Amino acid sequence: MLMSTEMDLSNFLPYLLNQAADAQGAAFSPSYKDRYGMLQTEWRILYHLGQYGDLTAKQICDRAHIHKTKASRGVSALEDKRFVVREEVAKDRRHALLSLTAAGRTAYDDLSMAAAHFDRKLQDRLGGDDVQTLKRCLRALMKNP
Amino acid sequence: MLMSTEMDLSNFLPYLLNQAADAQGAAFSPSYKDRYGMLQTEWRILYHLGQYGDLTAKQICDRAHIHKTKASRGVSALEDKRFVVREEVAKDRRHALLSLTAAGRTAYDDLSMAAAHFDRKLQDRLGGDDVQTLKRCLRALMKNP
DNA sequence: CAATATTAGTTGAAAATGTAACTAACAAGG
DNA sequence: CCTTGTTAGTTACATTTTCAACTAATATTG
Repeated sequence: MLMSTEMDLSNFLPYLLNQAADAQGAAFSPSYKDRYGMLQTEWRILYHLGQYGDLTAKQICDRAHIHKTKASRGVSALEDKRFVVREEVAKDRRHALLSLTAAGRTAYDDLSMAAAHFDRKLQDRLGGDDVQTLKRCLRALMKNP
Repeated sequence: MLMSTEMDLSNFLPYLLNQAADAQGAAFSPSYKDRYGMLQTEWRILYHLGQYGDLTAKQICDRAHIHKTKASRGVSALEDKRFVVREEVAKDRRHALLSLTAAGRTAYDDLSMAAAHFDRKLQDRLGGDDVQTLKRCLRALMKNP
């Protein structure tokens, strides 16, 4: 039945990537969802601010590959939660520099710790060598040809 | 700035998986989207029917890890496109066996070929050994602990 | 410096997804 | 049989995402 030109879907990389990403994403999401009511985009924005310091929405979009509308709504949600404040840049008033509040910093510390812990468990499960290779491949696949 | 308990997001596996899956998914999606107006779920259902023969919606859900509401809507969409027909099973009228029409088969042949081609290019890009390891890891990560 | 183009970010409507409640068919225990 | 439970699948509704159009600020160009 299987012709040579066909392929097993369970071997199709986009499919495997998607399934693995879904499974692991679902496994981690309770950390930010249950405890802080955040969506993935919000967690990602929080993370970028916590790790790289104050950024504009545009910078976050570029770094995290988040679309500007998603980012805009994510930032608003984080403001509503009092995790982020925005400050206009005098030099160019189109931008607004985003920074974490004390509460935002606390949430960031907590979640980045949880993330590190989650990642460590995964490393243990897969083994160090494989994880090295895996991450190298994933990084290559992130940037499309 | 970076404390030992923190971690670089660009090293966080769920993040890497997500980005890689998004990038590769976006790279392949035009194949089914532009030419057949299908969504990812529809393509996945079509694929399962083409590859494994007639199945019920439930069987597809289980194999492809698609939620039943998503599958229900995907099947309806494929029926509207005249790619799939459903036939009641006399023995148990809760199930309906789904099968491809001739047009559905044609689309399947076309797309599975495109998928094979896409995958081959990725393999070339990453190298055979890495792809072996990558797929093994992804399969392990699909099934959550 | 006026006209036009870009850029950052927002907003509204449409599409898609997720959740929960529902129907219809079958199964099992009494 | 007849309640109760389970299963396959659908539908309604809320949430989220996407797309396109928009505003406001700056940059560019003639």
